[in-house]
Amino acid sequence: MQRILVIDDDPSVGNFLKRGLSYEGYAVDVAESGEVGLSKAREKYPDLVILDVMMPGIDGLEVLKRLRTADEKLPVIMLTAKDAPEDQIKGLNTGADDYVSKPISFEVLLARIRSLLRRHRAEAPHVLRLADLEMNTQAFTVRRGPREITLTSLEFRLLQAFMENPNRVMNKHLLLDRVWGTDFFGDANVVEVYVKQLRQKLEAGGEPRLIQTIRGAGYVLREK
Amino acid sequence: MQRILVIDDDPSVGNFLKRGLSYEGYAVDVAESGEVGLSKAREKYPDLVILDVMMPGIDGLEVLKRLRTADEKLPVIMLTAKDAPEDQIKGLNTGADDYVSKPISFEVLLARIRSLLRRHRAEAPHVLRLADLEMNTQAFTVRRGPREITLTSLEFRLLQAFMENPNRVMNKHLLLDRVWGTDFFGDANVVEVYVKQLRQKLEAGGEPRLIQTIRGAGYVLREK
DNA sequence: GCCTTGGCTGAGCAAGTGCTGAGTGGTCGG
DNA sequence: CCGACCACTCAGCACTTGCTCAGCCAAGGC
Repeated sequence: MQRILVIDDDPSVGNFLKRGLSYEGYAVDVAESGEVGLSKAREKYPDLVILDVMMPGIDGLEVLKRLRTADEKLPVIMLTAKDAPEDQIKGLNTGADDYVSKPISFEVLLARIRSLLRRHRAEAPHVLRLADLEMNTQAFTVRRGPREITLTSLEFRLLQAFMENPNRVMNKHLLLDRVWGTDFFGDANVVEVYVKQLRQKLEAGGEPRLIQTIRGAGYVLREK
Repeated sequence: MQRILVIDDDPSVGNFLKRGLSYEGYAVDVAESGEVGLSKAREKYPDLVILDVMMPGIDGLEVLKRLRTADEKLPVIMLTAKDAPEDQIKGLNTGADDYVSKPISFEVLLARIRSLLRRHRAEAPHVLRLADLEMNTQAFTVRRGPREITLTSLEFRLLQAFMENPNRVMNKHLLLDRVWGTDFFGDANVVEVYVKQLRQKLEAGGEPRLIQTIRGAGYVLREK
């Protein structure tokens, strides 16, 4: 599931977008200020950000600049006031990927979102590797050394989350969020169960463990 | 400036990529055979290699294998002929990070290059170091010289507090606050207990003490 | 050299955390 | 309609971890 972060100080815009985009199958987080937006971006790893230019506190352009220092390719759509061509130009120069002017046409916004996400996906490499483990996210194949491994789609997504963040501890709630989506309200025990299954499959040939448990912190994908 | 090495026996491909990538701000070297490619890789330390699969002499797969023995993390993009899925699969098994099939779409190639370079940079871990002690706060690993050390998450946080404030005396209450949090109401003796455990693990190989006691004041992390 | 005080240590306990096997309900293809 | 498979739940177990405590040791003042 793709994750979108909406940063807008106007709650009605936030709610409107959250409802509409959730309906379209995206996981949506809303932040009502630049500060909160930046911290949510750091926690949630959104695939795309929708950002209002005009906000009290840190304004949209500043937020954009800071988002970009963290991840220069993160797709960002700016929301601009109706008659503000200056803002638009400034925003684009600062590095926004696209802009949509208020009042928002949901259809237009949705089209821009799809196009940006498609472009961004095309840039992502198809092949993720760590040690002798290799996964091809296009062909949906996984192999450990010479051994082909078949995973269910959930196992695959879980492994992908790990492979996209090698050497980085991920706690269970982050994984729940990334793999199961925000609308999952069950126990974090599912993560344990699936990690167990993944390990079983990844180590079926007697290979060393790649998904390590860090008690009290989460799991890491790393050698040894 | 990032350096890219193109290895392709077809001069027109080489020139095309050299012009295009130079324009994008990369430093580009071109080699027209596997042999030359390998020696240029040794001289120039490229940040990324673009490698044709089909070449006379040493072929792309062999070049890839040798590149990887020198630097297993070096990002490599393979160029494959249009209808050669077998080559692709073989190439990926040998350890290419991604592949782009000919005829080359420059936009796609550029996108993949950026993405791989970003990933490569992102993998550079967040590391704290003092003397021969090294901790990676993302991967949750600690090493003293060549020796791997396993810490519990509390021990880890305590060491992190020290590593973030080297050469600074920290009293027990400050440590309690930083590591245990403000909602801890027990005895400051816990700090002593944990410092003891940390020392035990950090000095298990006979290394000199790094966490020093300052009677009446607290502890410092420093050499000697 | 003795006493006080602060720090060190080993043992022990209770709660928490993660692992696991079994089981349930739902979905999909044959 | 049945069987296979998948996502998920649950409860019990094993082990780790965080913490306490009591006694001991060492440093520094007198």
